[in-house]
Parts: sequence; structure tokens; C-alpha cells
Amino acid sequence: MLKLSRLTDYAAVVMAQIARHPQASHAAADLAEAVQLPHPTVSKTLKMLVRAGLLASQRGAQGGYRLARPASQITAADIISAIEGPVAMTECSQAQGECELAATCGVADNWQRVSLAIRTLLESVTLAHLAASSPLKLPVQLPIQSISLSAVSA
Amino acid sequence: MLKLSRLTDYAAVVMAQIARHPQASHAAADLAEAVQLPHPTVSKTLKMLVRAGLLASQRGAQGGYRLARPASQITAADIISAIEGPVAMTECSQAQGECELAATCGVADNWQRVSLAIRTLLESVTLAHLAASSPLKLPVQLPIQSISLSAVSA
DNA sequence: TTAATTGGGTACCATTTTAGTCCTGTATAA
DNA sequence: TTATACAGGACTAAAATGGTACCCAATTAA
Repeated sequence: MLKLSRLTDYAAVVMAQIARHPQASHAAADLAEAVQLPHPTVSKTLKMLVRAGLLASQRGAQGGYRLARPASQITAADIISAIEGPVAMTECSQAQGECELAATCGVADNWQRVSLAIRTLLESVTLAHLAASSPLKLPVQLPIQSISLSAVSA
Repeated sequence: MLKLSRLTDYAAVVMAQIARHPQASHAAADLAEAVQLPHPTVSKTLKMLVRAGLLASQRGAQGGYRLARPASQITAADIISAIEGPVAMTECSQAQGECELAATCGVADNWQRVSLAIRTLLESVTLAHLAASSPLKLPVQLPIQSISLSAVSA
């Protein structure tokens, strides 16, 4: 399925919720309530996001979480790697030279290029885009196909 | 990590191996030997690839597997979905209307667009590209960033 | 200064997914 | 007819994932 883990999904939803009210400080319990998810799980996600430097936390009464930087400077790739680690399609596209099958594999280089393309795409989508209620109007279909065509003809 | 499962990885390697010798019929054991992976596991992936219509199998002596269609007409997305099911980043980007959190989520639409962009990208990479020994010269970085910029400014 | 609030960290358990193995059946070619 | 090779399914082991509980630390307000 090449899908995000459920926690990553939660993280995105929670980040979007915070991004829609950037001034306020958000308690974990309030966020859990707002997005209708179990408190401890949301809490866990929030901690990971803090550790990744995407959220800032304030302890004590009236404390809570807020964005560490503007939503336009937080990317989908940031959120994904905060929860799942670096975006990479295969083992060898992250740690180079650790695959003993490299000799017989023969597709590693090309997978890495595909990985890079996906990473670049995810870095181009910001939290501001995700949180926007009106759908992103990325003209994805035509331009990306034109990329592939130019690659084929090259 | 947003990574492919190991079986998908194997599938790509095996498909590439077959694609490099399109005339021959490849026995499962030979393929396993060639790519240095356990026979039964390779066998399993081969069966999945047949079921997905990417490979044709021939039983009996001198039998084996060969591509069901030219390598240029088999995409990375085909291989991935043969093993993992449809490419989709979130639960709700495949089966619509089955997420009871849709009301509080607020990011579903945009994730679906990102999913679509990735799927389109993966459909633009063919087995012929993957199997090529010379790396794909996809001009990924510039064009994709230009897409994102146009989306931001739109 | 004390109590209430709120995040931080850790350890643990249940579930699901993934990977790998084995066995038996069936088709084909020599 | 026999050796070869794929087909299908059941089963098991291991790992990742998701969720819970518990207790500690920091901050604020009464």
C-alpha cells in the first residue's frame, strides 16, 4: 500500500488542527478531543513532534503545544520523518553500502532516484497547504507526466 | 520511513532480472539463485506477480516465468500494487467515505492529492527504466520544485 | 508554599503485519 | 510415464505497530 502509519496520519491531523489556531496554546487533552482520538496516543504523537522540532511545548498550567515555526515552513516530509524516520523507499536508499545484495540487485540506483523524487514532492507540500480547508490545487497530473515523458525521450 | 515492504523490493529486483533476458523462460530456482534470495520467498513473489498479470507462467519441464508484456509497459506502480495493493498514503485515500473521523480530520482531501501525485510519479517509471544499468536521468529536482512553486503562488 | 495543571518518560501488552516454510496438487515436456 | 516446475493454501515465527498505564518534572495561580 505504500501507506503512512496511523500515527503519522494522526500527526498530520493534529498539526493541521494546531495550524488553524496558531496563537493559542493547545493542551494534549483538548487536541485529542478536537480530533476524536485517544488521549495517550495523541500525547505520544505530540512528543515525537516536539522531539523533531516541529512543535514547542510549555509545561504547567496554561501550558500546551504550539508550532515551532510558521505552518508554511513545515512540510509534509517533516511530519512524516518526525514519526517514521527519513523518507526512503528501500533499505539501501537511506544507508548506502549496507546492502550485501547490491551486486545482484541492479535496481538500487534507480529506486534511489524515485525516492528522491517522492521526497522532493513531499517537501513541496507544507502544513499550510494541508491545513487549508480548500483543497490544494496542485496541477499534479500534467506536469509530472511531462517529466516522465522527457525522461523517456532523453 | 514510507518504505516498500521487503517483498516488494524483491519483486522489483526479480522483475528487473527477467526484463534483462526477456526471451528466456526463468525458473523460480534460477531467479532465486541469480538474485541471492531464498527460493520459497522468491516463489511467493512470483506467484503474486502472475496473479497481478505482470508475469506469465509456464508449468512443466522447461517452464518458468516471463514478462506478460514489454518492460516498457510495466510500471513501478504496477509492481508495488501487485504486492502491497493499491498505492495510497492514507486509509481514506483508497476507500472513500469509510473514515468516521472525516468530520474532524480536515486534511483528507489534500492527502489524496499528494497520494495521486505520488501514484502518477510511480506510474511514470517503467520496468525498463528500473532494469536499465545506467541510472535513470529523471530531472526530478527542478521540475518538481517548479510545480510546488506554481501551486504556492496559485 | 502548596495544590492543580500539564507535559515528559518509560515500560508494558495486545494486535496486526510481514516474512518465510512446508506440503500437496497439477500441468507439461521429453 | 517420469522428471520438472508452477499453483495454492495452511502454518509458524518474528517484528512492527498501536495503545495503555504509571509515575515524574515543571509551571502557574491561589
